[in-house]
Amino acid sequence: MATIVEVAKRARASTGTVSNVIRGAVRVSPGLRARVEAAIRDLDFHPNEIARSLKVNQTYMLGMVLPDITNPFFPQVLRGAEDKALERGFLLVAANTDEQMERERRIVSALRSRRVDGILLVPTRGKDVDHIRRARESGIPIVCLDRVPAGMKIDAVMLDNVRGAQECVRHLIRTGYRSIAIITGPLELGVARERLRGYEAGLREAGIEVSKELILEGDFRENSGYRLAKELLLRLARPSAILVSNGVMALGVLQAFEELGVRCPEDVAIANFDDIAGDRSFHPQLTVVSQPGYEIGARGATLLMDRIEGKATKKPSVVRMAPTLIVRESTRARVSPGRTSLVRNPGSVSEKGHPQFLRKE
Amino acid sequence: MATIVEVAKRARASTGTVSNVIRGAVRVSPGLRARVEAAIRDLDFHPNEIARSLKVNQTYMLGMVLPDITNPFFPQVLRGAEDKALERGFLLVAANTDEQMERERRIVSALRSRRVDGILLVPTRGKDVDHIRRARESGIPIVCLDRVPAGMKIDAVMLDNVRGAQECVRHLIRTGYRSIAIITGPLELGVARERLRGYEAGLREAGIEVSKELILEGDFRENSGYRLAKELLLRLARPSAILVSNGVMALGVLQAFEELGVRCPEDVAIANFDDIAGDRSFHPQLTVVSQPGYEIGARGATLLMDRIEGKATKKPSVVRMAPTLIVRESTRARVSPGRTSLVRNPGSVSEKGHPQFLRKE
DNA sequence: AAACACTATTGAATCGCTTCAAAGTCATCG
DNA sequence: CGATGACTTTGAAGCGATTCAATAGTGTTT
Repeated sequence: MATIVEVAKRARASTGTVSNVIRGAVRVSPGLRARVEAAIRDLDFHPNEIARSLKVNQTYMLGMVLPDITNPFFPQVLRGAEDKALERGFLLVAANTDEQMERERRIVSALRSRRVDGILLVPTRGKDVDHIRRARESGIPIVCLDRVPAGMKIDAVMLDNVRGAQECVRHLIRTGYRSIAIITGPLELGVARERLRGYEAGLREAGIEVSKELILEGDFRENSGYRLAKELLLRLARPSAILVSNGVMALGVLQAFEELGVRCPEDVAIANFDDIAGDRSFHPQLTVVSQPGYEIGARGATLLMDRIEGKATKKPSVVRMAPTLIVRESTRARVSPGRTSLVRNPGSVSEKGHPQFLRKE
Repeated sequence: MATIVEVAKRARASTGTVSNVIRGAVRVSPGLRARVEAAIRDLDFHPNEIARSLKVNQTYMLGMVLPDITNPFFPQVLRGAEDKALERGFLLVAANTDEQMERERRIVSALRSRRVDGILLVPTRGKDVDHIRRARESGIPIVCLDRVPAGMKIDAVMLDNVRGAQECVRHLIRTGYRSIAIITGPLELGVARERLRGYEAGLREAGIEVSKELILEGDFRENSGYRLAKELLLRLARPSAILVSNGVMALGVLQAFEELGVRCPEDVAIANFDDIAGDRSFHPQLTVVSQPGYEIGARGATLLMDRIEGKATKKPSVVRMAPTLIVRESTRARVSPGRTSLVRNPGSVSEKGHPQFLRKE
């Protein structure tokens, strides 16, 4: 692949001039500029960004570290980040941690070696955050997405989880449900605790007392949803609704419903975080607290690049994104068992549902 | 961030020795090695991979260019590629083209500038493949995934589309369907043509003649599925089954069914490419030709890295991956309208379906 | 024509590694 | 004891850009 020296030679110019033409910062006379541009075209010259990076100490690459791109929430985050990055000339190095600390450590280390200009990180659970601390000390800006590492003051863009859960509970109560259970995520995770907090707040504001019995701790994986839902459904006193703290567990919950022949929402209602199947063919259509994945990624990338370019305030900023409650049939009102209209929530959280088509039964 | 010179100074060694310790290629006496390692630890030294890349002319980065990571097929491909890449010390630079040629060109150019060692490419449709040709001429290995650019001899890993469609049609016929329509992808795309070819072969081998009326050309997007399905369903002579050439269009097809009150599979059966919702809550559960996304990514990455390391045969190799036919309820046999068991296909293509739970109706 | 003020262009030094010829060490042997 | 040979270790050159002090070129003014 051609180098700047070859281009310079062919254009009868110096390497400095070629560089000036490429970067466009310094004025170059039209004639020379034309010669250089011709040479670049003729040689299909692509400036060696590696050499440039070494010299200017900037790579225009961002690391994107996430648990598993296969989880449908993260592609959106990635897209949001990438679109913003591309606009400003950055490329994304993406890597999956599989929620394994060791893998996260290796990846962060590799990214540091490769001198990415900054890292977008969805931290793995665990209190071992030393590699993150060290990376920051070395001067790499890091913006956390969706979660924050245990006990760390750091830039982050995340969902307003408390609000999401609270609005959801509020909707359930208004729709007529009172005995509402929650399947939480692992409570060592901030997200999980926040959602629980919102759930409790939602109950309290309606004057319903929070019962330990109705709080079951899951681990954000399908199987725990399945297991805990089964436990709930087999009780003598079944709750009338279940709030599930993420989408994957909701799948497990649905399976439990099927196996036990429990109908949703006729017997027990379901609402969950994450819009796991935002199309009309999912059955039953789930009422969900949806996260604006794209925006989270976009905001995160923007914040990160601002930091890189030094044009952001000094202290860590935590951005809380508004959740969207999407009301669908899994929390239909029980009062009139016939065809029902959506219960509209006039609160600040917007609601939108796909049009409800007639279902043949 | 510390450099190798600082490490050398602190360890009272030369830069050459430090390099030897890091790379482990040359023997270093235990004492010195220990000093160097201590210095590395103390300084939290991460060798500047950029400088190394410049010198050794290798970056250990692979480009991964795909249309849209938001399409649930691609995250799997990415994972497959990443896992293999990480094993061999490579990182992935991921970028989405949104099926826009211009964006693909920009991305490929950016990747070349950044001197990635190779590119995994899901090419955008279109006959303008000059940037790909030039990239290859410049010496960058490229492996195409899922598709191949128009009229190009190039390494590729893709689905055996003909076989997938053929096996699917065979299954439909065996289950009792005869009047089978197909909604194809854009026929300028090889994938789309191959699936059509398989469909035709499947009909012919059963002695059913191929009718132009039953072949509708879509564009792989949801709306075309919707539109074409509607057209089919409103005909006087409805087909009894529809083969949909990808998952996104299938969503549109389902919407048409709902709107027109057509039941699946009672009125018309559906089968499609891509396992868009591989869980039990999708309604109706779709019979699909599933692509091994993870394996496609993994094989692609392996092939690419073999090329990079020069340990692959010279001529372009096209790997065809076997599709998996997953039989679910959208193609249930119509013979006995009551509860039916799955029709098992003893052919070479494996079938697996999720257990069928009782559906309350 | 000389002096001056610009602007345009040049080219050597530099970024942080790797590499390899050359120099240094050390035990062994004649 | 000096020579030999087998390892170790050193340090300068070079990868391909950018940058900036120095130089060349151009036009204006006196």
